[in-house]
Amino acid sequence: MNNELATAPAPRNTTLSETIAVTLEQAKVAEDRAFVSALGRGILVLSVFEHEQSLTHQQICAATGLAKATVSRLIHTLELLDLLKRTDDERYQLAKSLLKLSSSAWSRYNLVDDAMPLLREFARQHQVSVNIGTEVEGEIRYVACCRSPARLAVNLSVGSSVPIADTAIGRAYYAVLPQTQQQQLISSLALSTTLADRNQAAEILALSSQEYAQQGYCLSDGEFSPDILAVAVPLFDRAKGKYTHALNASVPKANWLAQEYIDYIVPRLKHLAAAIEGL
Amino acid sequence: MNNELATAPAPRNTTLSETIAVTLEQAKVAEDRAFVSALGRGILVLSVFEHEQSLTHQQICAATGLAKATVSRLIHTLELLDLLKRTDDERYQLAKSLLKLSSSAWSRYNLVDDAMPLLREFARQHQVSVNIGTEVEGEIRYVACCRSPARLAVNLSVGSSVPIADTAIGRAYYAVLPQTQQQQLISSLALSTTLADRNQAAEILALSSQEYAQQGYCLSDGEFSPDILAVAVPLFDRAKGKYTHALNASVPKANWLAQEYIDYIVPRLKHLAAAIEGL
DNA sequence: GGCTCATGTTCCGCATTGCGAAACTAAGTT
DNA sequence: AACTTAGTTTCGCAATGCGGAACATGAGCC
Repeated sequence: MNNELATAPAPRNTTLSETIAVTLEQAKVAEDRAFVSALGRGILVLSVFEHEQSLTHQQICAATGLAKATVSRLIHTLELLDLLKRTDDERYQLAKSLLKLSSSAWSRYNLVDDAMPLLREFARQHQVSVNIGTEVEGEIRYVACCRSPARLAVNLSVGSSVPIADTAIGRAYYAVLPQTQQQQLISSLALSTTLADRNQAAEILALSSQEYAQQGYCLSDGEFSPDILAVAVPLFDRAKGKYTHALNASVPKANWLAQEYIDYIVPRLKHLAAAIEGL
Repeated sequence: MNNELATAPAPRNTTLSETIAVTLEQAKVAEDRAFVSALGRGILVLSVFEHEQSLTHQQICAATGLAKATVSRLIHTLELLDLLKRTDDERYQLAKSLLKLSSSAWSRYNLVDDAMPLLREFARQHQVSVNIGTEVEGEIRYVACCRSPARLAVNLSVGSSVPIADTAIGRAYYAVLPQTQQQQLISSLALSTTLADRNQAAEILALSSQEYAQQGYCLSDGEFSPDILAVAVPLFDRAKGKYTHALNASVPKANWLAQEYIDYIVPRLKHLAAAIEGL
């Protein structure tokens, strides 16, 4: 894993407050008469809480670059709107109404929709099939698929389900589950034809989890379908605050040596995962 | 269930946009110089999406009571901030940045914290013990407790776990789970000493779920602890968009006849649940 | 093609609003 | 008591945001 792409820091996600500050700046220099800057500033204040549970007045000033008095007024306003509340110790944190405000957005939120263009590009560029899946009833169900032109023997598409213990995507999904959920999943595993024994499946998953911990990816080298070589990584949904999906990249075994494929694709797949996670 | 409290509509949760509109109004009449109304108006625009996936310009005008031109400007601003985006069909919906804005609030969100004052008041007023619990490893773990002065024999507190099939709170929790999760739960049930057989537990839970469907509450009349009479209802977490907890109210069996207790407490308990759910 | 109605954007003068320097208050610290 | 540090309030002024009205745009209709 001495690969540049892999060890490079995840693509720096500029913070929300930064992008908002830039937007404000742009609107100002463009003399955008239609831009309501007071609103922008208020949002800017909220945005500095993106990665902070609570902040003092002063910290807000520093983070936003706004004048003290301005921040006082904005805080006052946001407090009345129940978007911000002061804690006992003279700090502020985001309040209830922000949850209500955004709840309908969350309910519609879906990591997959926005990932599709990235998947397509990835499939095209590297000539692999990429898929996103999540666990449904003891299997991994594909929720997004992108086949490469170099087609695989198996015919999987959105809605298809594959076993968990036999596939890279299933193993990656399993590897990052909290332990209690791992156990639950084991007990509700849909056993495949090739892996009919629950204990055996559990063993394999334990092993692949270990591999994941060490290497940062999971592999299936012909175990599910004899012609397919696949690697997979889990996908963290920052919205939900947990791993919810997994992402694989597969090729016909005929075309690649396993190790070469791994060396080539894994860092790039991780990169893709980071990009998807970054919205 | 011919009780006023029970059949009354759930305590009308005024919509967010209504409360914000009121806040704006108040700030205006109070001549609150420190209230930044442009910010308030912008938030007002966002708030009308609370129960709507998408709205047209016109609908926003109508819902907010703002002038067309004003709404145009606010929309423009919110769009630049990526809080609002226009769909293909000339409508608007909440956009990504709102998710980011609120994600730290969500991560801290906890239905229980805010419920405590309500629990205390309820316990005091009706002389019952009330508790909120959720499933952890096949049991119900209490996450909020409020004992009445009339103390029960058993000594449960935050962190205590009780079995699922034997208790009102467990049954209520189970009753509203989606079917697939019910099955999972059954298979991971921590079996109690009194209910050592998984199938038997499943039967009881099926029965109590039916009762819940009909009556809207679950009962445990001495089944867990011979001295305790308890009823429970599930708690919907509107933040998460699903049932996440259950709420019970229990008294010493010595003090009440079961039916009288039910008639008295159930409507009130439902009222309490609605209040807690309403944040 | 012209007419109309319905929706949304742009213009523009004006009053309001929100800005921010500075004064002020409050609470530690030395 | 003098100094810091943190935050609120004041206040005059300019920029801001408001909204009526005029202007686009487009769909439906005769």
